[in-house]
Amino acid sequence: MKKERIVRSIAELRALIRSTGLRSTGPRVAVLQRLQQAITPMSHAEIAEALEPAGLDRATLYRNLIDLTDVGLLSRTDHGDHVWRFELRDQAHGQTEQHPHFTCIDCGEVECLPDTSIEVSAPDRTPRAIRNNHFEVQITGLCDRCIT
Amino acid sequence: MKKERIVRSIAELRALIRSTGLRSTGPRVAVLQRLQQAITPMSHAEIAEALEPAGLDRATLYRNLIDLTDVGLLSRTDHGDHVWRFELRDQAHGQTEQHPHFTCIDCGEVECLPDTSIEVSAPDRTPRAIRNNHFEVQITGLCDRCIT
DNA sequence: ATGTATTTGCAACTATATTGTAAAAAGGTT
DNA sequence: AACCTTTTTACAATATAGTTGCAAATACAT
Repeated sequence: MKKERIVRSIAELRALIRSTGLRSTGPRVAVLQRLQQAITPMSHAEIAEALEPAGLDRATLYRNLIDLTDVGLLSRTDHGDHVWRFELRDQAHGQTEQHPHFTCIDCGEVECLPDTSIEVSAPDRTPRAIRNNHFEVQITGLCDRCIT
Repeated sequence: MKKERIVRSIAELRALIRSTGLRSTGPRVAVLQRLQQAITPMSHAEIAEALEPAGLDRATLYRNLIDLTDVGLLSRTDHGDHVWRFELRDQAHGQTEQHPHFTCIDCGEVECLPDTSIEVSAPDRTPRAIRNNHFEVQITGLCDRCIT
């Protein structure tokens, strides 16, 4: 279950963006570059702060996060705390790499869980998406640090 | 795993509210009354619309949903689509009745899953909350109707 | 019935997210 | 390289969701 971190060069990121039909622009490369260093999904605010030096527009960032999500480079999820978080979809595995996330309802910290940790049984009436393994799992609770 | 729907009279709801230390008011009874008819968690907007005839204030509704959640009568969750949803906690079982929810990423419909359908294994490094069974599970995907 | 603390209803406000648009940039074509 | 068309940016304006302040109204204990 070991996962290798793929770090792409700027040229590779540009090619990746173009391969989706989108144009390769500074803000888009910056977003992908930042997200490929992230160890957990990042919120719009976190990404904006990280790219502060680049001084890029909030609305542009929103639009890019959505565009990159639409073409499948990112995934956008809400982990139960009402914050959108974006994550680079790992192209290395040829497709979406699913793994459950654990989000602390107190401090908001997100933790990626090994995808072996959840077993979803699919009785008769569960949605087909579950039986077909097309779903995402979010778990919320108090993290070890907040549990006190 | 069959769950009986408990329908409380207005007097019972008033007593229930008072038992938490909160005062029994019109808006609060209305909220509980509406939620005990709900078959899935409801958003603030949905509840507001349902109680439209009562003409109650948006801010009051927000405050009441939070207050009722704080005292444990409701649970407030985000099912992955960035909408807060509120659900009556079933007092019949003496405590929180946990069950996973499935939310359609397309139409937003929420479905309650039997709590047998998810098995979360807890290897060494998973958060303690998971090992202690104090967590909520949200699953997102396309519902049968939106899967086309 | 009365008095005090809670709650309501209204308005103002904050934060988050989206949309309009002129100007700038991307990238294909010549 | 210069040109052209479409996409994208950056700024502002706008929407949407949720919160806060406060005077008046209400709940409920005495």
